[in-house]
Amino acid sequence: MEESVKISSWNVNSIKARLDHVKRYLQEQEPDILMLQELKGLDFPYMEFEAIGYHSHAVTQKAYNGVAIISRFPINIVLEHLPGDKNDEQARYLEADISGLRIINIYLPNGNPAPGPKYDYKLAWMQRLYTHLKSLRDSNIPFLVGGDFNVILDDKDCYNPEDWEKDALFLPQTKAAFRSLLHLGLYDALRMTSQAPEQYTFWDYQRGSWQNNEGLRIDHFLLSPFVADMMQECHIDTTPRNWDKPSDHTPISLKLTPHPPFLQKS
DNA sequence: ATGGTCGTGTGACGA
Repeated sequence: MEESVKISSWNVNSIKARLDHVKRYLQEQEPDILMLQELKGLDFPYMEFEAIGYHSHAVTQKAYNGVAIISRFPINIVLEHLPGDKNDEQARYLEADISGLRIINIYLPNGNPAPGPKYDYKLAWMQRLYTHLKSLRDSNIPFLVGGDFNVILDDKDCYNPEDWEKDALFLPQTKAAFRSLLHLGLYDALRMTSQAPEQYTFWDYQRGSWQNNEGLRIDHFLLSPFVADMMQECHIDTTPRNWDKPSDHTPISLKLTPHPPFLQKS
């Protein structure tokens, strides 16, 4: 029996509205580390997760954004904001050392409508992310970035590419900025195991998108080379999108083989 | 072409 550490990421579209979903997911799927996005409120229910054996840490703001890490291992916080803009108050970034591995949880700006100030903010945020990840790479720190990237990489990652041509998630500049992250030597975890189309992580609440499987692949894991070599598998779990009152996103998960001194379960 | 759905916090706004 091979030991492994399971890491999942899920945009829950409000932790208050989805607390029971998150607890059910922890019970049924037993991730060791769960990264959450779009908490949508100041409060975070730390005690709820402590009661079932998880550490947790959240970066929140009123009404919008918000990210958290829930973990079986202790969480050592490294950063609560993406470097590069001291005036950026938005709760979109959390970086931590967990059992020796650098874990980065992001909620990358949506950027619509494009062009406009929201799209400028998205592109600037991606440039800041590039600069920061490059510094980690150049310091030889193994890391994993997970979360809602709000980037559709390829035609096969959306149901009707022509409809998305002018969208901030699919514009050439957006894809180029994402690919520049890959050019740092990072791996798109899902694409290490499958090239299949329609591996969606998001379905809009409107127009019966879920029923018609009109989704998007916008939640991703990027792995530095050392972590990529630890990866056993990566998949998208669509079952929570079918639960009552679901989030519009569903979790993506991967399994890593612990590699001393990283991710030892003791 | 338009409207269609959620969540926050209670009026728009973001997605």
